[in-house]
Amino acid sequence: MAKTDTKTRVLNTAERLFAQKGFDAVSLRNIIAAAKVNLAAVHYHFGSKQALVHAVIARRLRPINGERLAKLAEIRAKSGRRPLKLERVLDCLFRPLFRVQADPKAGPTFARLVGRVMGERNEGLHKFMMGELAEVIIQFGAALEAALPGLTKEETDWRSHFMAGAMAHTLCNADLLVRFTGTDANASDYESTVRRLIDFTAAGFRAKVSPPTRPHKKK
Amino acid sequence: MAKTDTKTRVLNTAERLFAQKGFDAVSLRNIIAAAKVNLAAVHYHFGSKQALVHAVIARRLRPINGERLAKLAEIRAKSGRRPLKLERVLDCLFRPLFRVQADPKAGPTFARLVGRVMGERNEGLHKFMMGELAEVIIQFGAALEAALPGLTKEETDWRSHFMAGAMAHTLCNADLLVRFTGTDANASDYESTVRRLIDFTAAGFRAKVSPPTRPHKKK
DNA sequence: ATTTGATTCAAACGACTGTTTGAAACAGGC
DNA sequence: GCCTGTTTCAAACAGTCGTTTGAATCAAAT
Repeated sequence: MAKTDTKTRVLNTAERLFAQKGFDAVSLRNIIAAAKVNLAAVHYHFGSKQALVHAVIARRLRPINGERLAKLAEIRAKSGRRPLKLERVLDCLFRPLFRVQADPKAGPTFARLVGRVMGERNEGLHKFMMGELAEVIIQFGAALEAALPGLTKEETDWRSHFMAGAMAHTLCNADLLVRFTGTDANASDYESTVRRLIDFTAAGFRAKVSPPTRPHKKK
Repeated sequence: MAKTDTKTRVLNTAERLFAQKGFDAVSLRNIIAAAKVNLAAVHYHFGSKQALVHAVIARRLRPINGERLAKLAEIRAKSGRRPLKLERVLDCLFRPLFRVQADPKAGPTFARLVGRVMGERNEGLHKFMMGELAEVIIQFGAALEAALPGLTKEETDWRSHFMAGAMAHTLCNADLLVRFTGTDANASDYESTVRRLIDFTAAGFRAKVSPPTRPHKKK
């Protein structure tokens, strides 16, 4: 088989370096040197650095989001008239993403990249991500509300946000988790990560809402 | 009173710009232009850009961490032989940080900056942050374990990590929360944020641990 | 072999970057 | 006023940056 084509080499290398060091810290020259291609190839194939960033993200995220939505549609079809089970909804959201982490080719680099993107405030990228995630937000938002009928939309949205943070942080720091938590490598497969994250976030979603004026120790 | 001294002006401006755009995307010339100081002043007062970054973070984070540890020591003293209450521990951790958000001077910029730092993978910065957070991690780690006697250290550590993610994401995106969650501005004070975050994370910490091999729908 | 479009190339443009340097200005003590 | 240390200044260094350009090379069809 022929060696990887130029475009793919740029994408793979950019993905790795962006994940390692961040979008702004990695220049096109860093990428082309590592990918052994010509600088102008980036502009030929992608048009700009910004467009390269979007392409790097989209090529992985689209299939993941597609799978998320398909899984959600599936559990919806199977549940019929019964309410959706929260853990199932969360599983549909987390699993496709964390499974990428287990892929030896993409592995830790893409997961970390997604985690990083979620904290990014670059306007162009933010707008792009909102576009990519629009349908997921709508569908999973509705599914979470359906799975949590006793919770107001406002509380559901806040807790969705906390959940997103927990998920992003986990993606971003997958390699640190082993060291930090003292977890041994065998136990650290993505299945157990998904399970743990579901345990934590499902409980969080179901938490009793505290009254607004919370008494606290006054110093 | 005399106008703000050069050093402080640099710190304030850097804080604001770093929070807005990130560390790598903001150059020293961006900072000095906005602060109306001379480029060499940065090197005179701080030595390097990296050192400026550290200084920006440390000047706010140190007092916050100091307050966290003091609050923790206080609730420890008050609880005597009784076990620490989880919500109290979490309050000690979150409140000092989220209260900065309510400060009209520092306000959203520092909170966002801390949120951003927590996802940062720059080696120098990461090492610096580990140093700044070492005592907090040790003390709160122990406190959480004491507050959750039925949970293994491994699970506590995983859940601590999820909690950190939820906290960071909330800090990083405070301004988006209003828009995203549909929360009206009045309800969006830091007290309610802290309360909500405690509700969610406390429940997550207390969640029942699922058995390792979780049956799931196989496609 | 020629034509055509696709792809890659090296050089260049116009900017920007963090760091350094020696001089000038400032501020306080004597 | 002089001395000393502190602080600010403008210029410069040696790079680096994303984008552009016209030419060369490649590849496929005729």
